[in-house]
Amino acid sequence: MPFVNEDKRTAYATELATADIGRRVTVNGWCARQRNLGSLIFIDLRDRSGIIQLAFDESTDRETFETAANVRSEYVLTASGVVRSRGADINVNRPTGTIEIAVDRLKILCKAETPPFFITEGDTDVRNELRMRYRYLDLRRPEMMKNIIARSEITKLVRDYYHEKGFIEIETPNLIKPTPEGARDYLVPSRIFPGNFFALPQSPQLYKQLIMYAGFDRYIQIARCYRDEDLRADRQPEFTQIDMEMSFVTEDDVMDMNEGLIHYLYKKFLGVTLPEKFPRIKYAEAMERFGSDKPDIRFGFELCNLTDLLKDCTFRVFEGAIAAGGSVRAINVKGGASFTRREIDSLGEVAKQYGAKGLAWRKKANGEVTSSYAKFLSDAENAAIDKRMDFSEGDLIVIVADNNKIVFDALGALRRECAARLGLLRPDDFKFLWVVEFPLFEYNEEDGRFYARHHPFTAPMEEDIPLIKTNPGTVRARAYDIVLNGTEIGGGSIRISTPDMQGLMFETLGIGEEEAEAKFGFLLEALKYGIPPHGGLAFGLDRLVALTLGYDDIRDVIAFPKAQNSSEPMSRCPAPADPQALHELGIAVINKTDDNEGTGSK
RNA sequence: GGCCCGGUAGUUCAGUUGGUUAGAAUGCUAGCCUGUCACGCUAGAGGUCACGAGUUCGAGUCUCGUUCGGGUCGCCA
Repeated sequence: MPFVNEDKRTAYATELATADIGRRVTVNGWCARQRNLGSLIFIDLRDRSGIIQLAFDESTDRETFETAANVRSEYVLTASGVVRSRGADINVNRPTGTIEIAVDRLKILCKAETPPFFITEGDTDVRNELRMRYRYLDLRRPEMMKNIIARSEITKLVRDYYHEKGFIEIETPNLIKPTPEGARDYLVPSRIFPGNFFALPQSPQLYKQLIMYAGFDRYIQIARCYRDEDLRADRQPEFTQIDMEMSFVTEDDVMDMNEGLIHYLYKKFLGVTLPEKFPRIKYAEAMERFGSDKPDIRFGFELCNLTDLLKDCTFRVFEGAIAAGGSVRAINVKGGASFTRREIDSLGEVAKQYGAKGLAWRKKANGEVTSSYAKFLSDAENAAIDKRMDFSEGDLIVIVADNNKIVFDALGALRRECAARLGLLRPDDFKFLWVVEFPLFEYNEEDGRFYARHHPFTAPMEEDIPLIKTNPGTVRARAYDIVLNGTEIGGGSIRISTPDMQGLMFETLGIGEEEAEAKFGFLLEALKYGIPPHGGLAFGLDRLVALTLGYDDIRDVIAFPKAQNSSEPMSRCPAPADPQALHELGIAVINKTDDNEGTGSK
């Protein structure tokens, strides 16, 4: 049926209220449910705002009633009528539960097949595969619609904030030079230069620095970024950054500015007033206390070093770790004594995922102490551990002994796992913090060289500059991450702003002059022409929105996300390219077999 | 690339030690029903047990492979 002027909506469903009783309105939307009582029909009409009940009475309007009788789930409707009270028959579960529209004009604008899953008002239990395959139906669910609309609102607030602060929004290119280090690039072949490729940006990093070189002083962009790496619940190959950069600043200025953004967002969007200052802790302290550079500080269970107490220990597991230069550390899981033997064993499995060979434990439940390790230690050693760990009723001590990386990784993960099992991870408890003074370099055992931990344009801390030549592993960076409830939601740094320092950086990373010239020549050249001190930060918008709304899967706030193998199950891509197109690009596909035709043909 | 979990009506699931015709709820279709709101009642239709091979007298169930989805380690400067 054609859509004509008098079919047009005069109100969204949930805009209607008791104040509108007696008013004639037109609504547009989908049939969420139809209830046929014989000579009365009720239809729940859903639009992006929510649901309003349409009422039809056979005795007063037979023709309209018969149209309503033919309506099925997900039919697209336009309905006109007068808003009236439901009297005593109200639905307390709905904002519009006291009113309904007595419809005298109903048009089926479009019929629909029965959808593969029901468009639920609340949580869905439909498996992911189907939701992704029919994402446009999944997005009809009020929950998803709410999330996507919330994302839009948050994005607008972000823009408002930075614009108020004098930031200039600048778009940077999406077809850029492939980057030599870091994550895998998505490549785009060039037709004009066969055999040559653009890369899709992993971030606008170099361009925003050049924007500072140019003198724009304050830049912001909501930037789409791409990384060809395996995805996770909090990681998509295609994601969005709130990217910002400032000139004539120190790291405190950048952190203050962005802390201000978070305050502004939480106030305006959630009505939540966050603590005035987020804690700022050093990387080394974060590792020491939480075993993680992105600690979740909603709960305790801090790490405790027991190495000094066990110097003369003869328990082979502890002894071996200490002798090899590692450490023995523990957490005290308050309330963890309630875990069963089986549950503690499964904690051991968690530890193993992070390279630990297992874990040692000791618990006190109902006055009874049980332990996996006590018999291997002296009474004095056991007593010393109990004292340092403040071991008391209801506690579970978990110990991991190994090299420091494994100990930190395993205990950091166990800390969070135990908190999750004890129900301590409340999604509406927002604990932000900054982690600062990251190491500038990271040594890679495999190829025996240093890599930039953040990126090779990060400035070292002034007092550590002399160490770059003597002991690079100890140099700290002017870098900072912002962490929310155990997830890194943003990070940035003060950048290098002289050619000499940039040269030293490349040298330390084992990038020769020739190589540096080939890869970053334009940047090195630009650095000669008057560069302001500058730095910035990028937030993961998807993560920020997800966590703010109480989700830990960013797919819940992305309209059309990728599946775990980076494919897109709805449109079925990636897909094989047209042979003619490949020919024009000068590309030959090798090892192509019948069962390797992308996701499209399966 | 490694490890783990899963795939049974449209959907969500159950399915015993390997045993005859694979069930439930919901959805769908039809009939009845004047105040429902997860309407109710009655009846009906609906299955390549993901795919392939193997073991077996016999496989939804056991084995192997493949595939799809999810988690995770590696990876993500």
